[in-house]
Amino acid sequence: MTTRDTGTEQLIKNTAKHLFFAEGKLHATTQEIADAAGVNRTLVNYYFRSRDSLFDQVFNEAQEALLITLDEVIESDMPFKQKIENLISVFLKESMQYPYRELFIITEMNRKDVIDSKKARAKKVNAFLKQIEFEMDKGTIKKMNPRHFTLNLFSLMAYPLVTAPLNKILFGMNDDEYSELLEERKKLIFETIFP
Amino acid sequence: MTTRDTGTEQLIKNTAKHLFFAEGKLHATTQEIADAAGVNRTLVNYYFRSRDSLFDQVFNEAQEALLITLDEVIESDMPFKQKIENLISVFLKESMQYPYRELFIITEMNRKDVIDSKKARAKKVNAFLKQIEFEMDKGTIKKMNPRHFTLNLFSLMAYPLVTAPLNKILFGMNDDEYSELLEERKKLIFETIFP
DNA sequence: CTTTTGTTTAACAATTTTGTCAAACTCAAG
DNA sequence: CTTGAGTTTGACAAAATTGTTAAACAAAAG
Repeated sequence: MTTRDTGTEQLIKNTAKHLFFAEGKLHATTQEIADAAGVNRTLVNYYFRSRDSLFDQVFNEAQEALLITLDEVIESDMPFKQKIENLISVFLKESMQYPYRELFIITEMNRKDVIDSKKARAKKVNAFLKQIEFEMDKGTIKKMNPRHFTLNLFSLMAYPLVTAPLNKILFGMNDDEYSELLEERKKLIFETIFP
Repeated sequence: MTTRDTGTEQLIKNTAKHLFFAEGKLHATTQEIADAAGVNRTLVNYYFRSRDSLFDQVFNEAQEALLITLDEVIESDMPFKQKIENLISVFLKESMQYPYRELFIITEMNRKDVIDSKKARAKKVNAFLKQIEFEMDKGTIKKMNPRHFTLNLFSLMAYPLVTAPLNKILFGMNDDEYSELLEERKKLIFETIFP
């Protein structure tokens, strides 16, 4: 079966990701995905066999993409401050494109009680935590549980993106105004983390 | 039609809220809700007419509950620092019970493009923002766009709760360990906000 | 040009989920 | 104890969603 590669398989998958991660349509049906992709719904079954299978694939790729991004940034051997600056830059850029990706991962995990338990992951994270502790000892950043530092960092980056629709209403801002606000945060987060 | 109040209506609604807000089962079916409540599924239709109607009601009550909580805290005339302390305490407590409530609101908004546009809301929020600016002028907190201050505050509180399942894996922590970590954040957030 | 093979489509079937209804039930009112 | 209104249940119907198949189609291979 030498595939002819019409790009349809990728198109469907990318459209699904766009609906899930960018638009936050977390329960899109196969019909909605097919419509958004401009293809016949049966092609979803032709290329992915079943809806669940497509979801699983998207879920796994989302998880992997997220982890790879984090790994690349975390494991690089830049100086600490620069590393964090890079992390903010990379993560914020990806999150602005796919604000709901983490959310999708979370809700899928809740839906089917997935447990990853990759030991390799914990090891990498621990190395990062160690590095943070080292910087705290040096006095670069305030002393605390390094997990808190990490949580703070990601909270400040991700939450305003996830809650954008609600915040726009509460703050009475339109899309452009809110985008500008988000743009400002890049510098602000860095300054909040490094007082 | 003098209702006999067997508590079933409330039971169904509360169970739905528990599934949505506490367990993050954002696409629970009426059957799943009925099972969790231990009642016949038809009662969902008897009391709420339709699934959509139940969702709408839960959505509206969730939104209202969230806004009322925020209003009560924000509009009280405590001294600023104490008000923030109270906000952290109240919001964190509610969020620990219903970590996915905001998420549910967001995804429902995305699902059906709801626009609230309550002018009254913007007014209250603006008053709060003014108060923050006033404190910045006094030097209590670092000068910045008060919206950033607000976003920071809520980010630090809410995000670690929403992403708990993922964080437990990444940090290699069990439920109890993570709960303890969250408990520590109450003080930590206050200190991060007021350097 | 014809064949072959992979792709796309539409019609259909199966499944899942939701909604309806009449009968059974429960409990307060008479 | 009977009545009656609200409540609960199970059987059934309707709708929505997903999955399957055969035929039409398109493009590369012969």
